Amino acid sequence: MAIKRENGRKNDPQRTREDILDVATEEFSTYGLAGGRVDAIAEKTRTSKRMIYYYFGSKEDLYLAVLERAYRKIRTLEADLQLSNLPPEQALRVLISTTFEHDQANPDFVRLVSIENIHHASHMLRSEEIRDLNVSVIETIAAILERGVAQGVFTRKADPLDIHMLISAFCFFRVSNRYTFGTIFRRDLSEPATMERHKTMIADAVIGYLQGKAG
Amino acid sequence: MAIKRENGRKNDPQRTREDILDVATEEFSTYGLAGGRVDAIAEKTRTSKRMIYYYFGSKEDLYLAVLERAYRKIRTLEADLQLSNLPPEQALRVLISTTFEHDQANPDFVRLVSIENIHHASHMLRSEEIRDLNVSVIETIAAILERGVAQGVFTRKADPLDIHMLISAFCFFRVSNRYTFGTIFRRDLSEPATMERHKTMIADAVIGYLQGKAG
DNA sequence: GTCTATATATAGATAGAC
DNA sequence: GTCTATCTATATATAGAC
Repeated sequence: MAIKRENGRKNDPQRTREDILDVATEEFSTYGLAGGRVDAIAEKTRTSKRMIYYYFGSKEDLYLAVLERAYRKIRTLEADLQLSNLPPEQALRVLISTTFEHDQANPDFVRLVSIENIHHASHMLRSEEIRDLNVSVIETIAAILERGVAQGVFTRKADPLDIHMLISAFCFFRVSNRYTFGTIFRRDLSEPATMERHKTMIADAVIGYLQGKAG
Repeated sequence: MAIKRENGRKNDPQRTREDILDVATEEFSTYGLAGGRVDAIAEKTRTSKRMIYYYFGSKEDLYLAVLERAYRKIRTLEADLQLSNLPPEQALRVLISTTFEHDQANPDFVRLVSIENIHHASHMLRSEEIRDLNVSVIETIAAILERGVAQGVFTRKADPLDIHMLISAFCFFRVSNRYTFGTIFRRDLSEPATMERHKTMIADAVIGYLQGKAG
């Protein structure tokens, strides 16, 4: 008895899901998990609150879906880099540049990770998908460091994970803490000149460290 | 008509306030501002919920009081350092060491700052006390860098605020992001050996940067 | 799959006695 | 200054028709 609509704009579950995730990403990223409101998400969606529970079951599961999608995006980004053909120092500079620009361009992602840390990464822990992630970056860095040491351009044998941390910390902090930092020091960290200076600084610091005397 | 108690454990407003702030610090630091519960704070306090509102007016104002007290603590710490008599490189290493150990020892503070960033630093903005803070660190770093350049041990003329950021970012990130980092890479960042390695690394990286070729 | 209306719980804030 | 009891708003989650 049900009449099926034949036009192109018929029910599109996949699109509805994506729409909800888009809105939820902004809501949670802005107000946090506890501070985010399902009602607010529903209002900004082209669908209803009922559908949110229909698709995602609960607020927490919706949040997890948001987090998973955010992480999925970076994996694709990093996998696309072709660094093995470049000289070690240049390869590292490209990788640092990419991380820097990614965090700068994706404050939502940075905020979601901050929020997840407030919650002791308990949701991430439930997600196999996220846990398996990011490991490839370490392998990429490890390969670059090995080549660099072999060629003699890097004199220090460093732990790839430590180097990843040194890079991530700076790129992430600039975005995650820009509000308190900006308030205390009255400086806008997103100004082009400041950004360029910072990007060069972290690259120089990392390269400089690897070219220092071996510990 | 009221009978005044004469024993030592009579009403002690100052102590009650501090008690509330202690408990509230842990609650907000653990669950965030939106996630923290006034009821939960009241239960863990030796006083009642009514008193929390009597002293602090609202949940948000209590949170601000917590934040202000947390920031007040560091100021004292940094002011106590006597760095002007040390050689520039050593002075910087002491400062970095101090920052590193402070963040490591005060995860509550780190979490409160993260939370405040989630809220766009809006509470901090209302507090003159906090806004005037931390500026002394920049002066300290500026003096060290000037001496270093004058003596020729630092070849690069760097912005003191940039250097502060390079140091803070690493020390802060290690603590703020330890849960997501630990989950993804299965490493405990608080192990003594790891801590020592990281502390040396960030110092070497900063010093190395300052001794690099001038931009 | 989608809607409106509603149940149910909970949390921030307050009343008012002592 | 301190207590117990309570008001009121709001938020997550669900019912049930279509």
